[in-house]
Amino acid sequence: MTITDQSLDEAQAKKHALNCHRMKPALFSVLCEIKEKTGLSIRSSQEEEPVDPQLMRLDNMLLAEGVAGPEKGGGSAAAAAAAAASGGGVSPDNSIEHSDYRSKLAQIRHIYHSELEKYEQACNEFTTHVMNLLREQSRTRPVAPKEMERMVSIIHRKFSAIQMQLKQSTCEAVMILRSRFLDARRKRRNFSKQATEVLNEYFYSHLSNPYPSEEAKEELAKKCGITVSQVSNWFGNKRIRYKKNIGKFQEEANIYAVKTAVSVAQGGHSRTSSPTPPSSAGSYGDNLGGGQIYSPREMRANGGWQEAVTPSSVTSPTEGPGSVHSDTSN
DNA sequence: GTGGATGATTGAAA
DNA sequence: TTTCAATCATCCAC
Repeated sequence: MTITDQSLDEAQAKKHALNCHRMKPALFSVLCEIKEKTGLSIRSSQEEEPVDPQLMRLDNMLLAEGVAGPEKGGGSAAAAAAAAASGGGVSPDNSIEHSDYRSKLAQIRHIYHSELEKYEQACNEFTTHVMNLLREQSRTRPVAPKEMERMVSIIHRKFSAIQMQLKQSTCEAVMILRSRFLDARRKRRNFSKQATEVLNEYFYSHLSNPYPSEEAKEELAKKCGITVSQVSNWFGNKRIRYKKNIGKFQEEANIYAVKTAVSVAQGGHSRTSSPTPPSSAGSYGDNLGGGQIYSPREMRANGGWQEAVTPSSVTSPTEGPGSVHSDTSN
């Protein structure tokens, strides 16, 4: 069946005839009465609903993340918290990652607000449209104001369900971004060549007691542009790996021994010196004094440094350059 | 893609 | 708390 101009004209004519019918007012009032009675039952079942706790959670999270609500100077509480959580780590590209995080968050924020605006606009347009329709219909059938209100609230509910989905996906996006950002911060970065050199110089010049004091660690950290705990980690790793595979490190030890010896001979101070000399017999440059090439026999056979008070007197018949243990880590 | 190197983390021991 | 030892996760040269 097709709608033609003629059929539309006919329908309009019939509508007009009905509106002008002498029985129309009476019929209309009867319909109003019935409507009022049924409307009551509908209204009673459409009591005001409490605020959805899930929606509240989403709203709170979006606010906390800085997506909803006023912009906090280009940053978010989460970003600030994440930056604080880095524990003062002196990752040189931390700030880059941080600004990257903020720009991504700003993107999410922008998308969220533009979508939200679009939904609100669409909701208003649709509500106006429905209201106009109902007003139009009210000329031919009874449409109580309450019914109009109910229709508006239905529309709003539908749109807020859509908004909730938007909020949900925005929250997901923020969570993904956050986890990526945190992962990125945890990414391992090799220390700079210069930093490794400084640490190695200290390590090999204090081979009989490679345990830098707190002050020495701070000094090394400052020189290398890393944190004290990174220095501790480095020395921890170095000690254990050196001990496990002395042979492998001998060449490196010799290189640093020569380096240090040369700088000593030149009377220079290029070597990373400890601000506080080591407490044990292994004093500053202890094994390198006369440009002597390092001998790995300074370590105890048991692999411990703690007891190696007089390195040169301690020899190991079992451990030495030839004794190779592999780092089981790999 | 692979394997070694290396920084970080974790749990136990001192 | 610090260190050791094992392990994880990532980087990087090949």
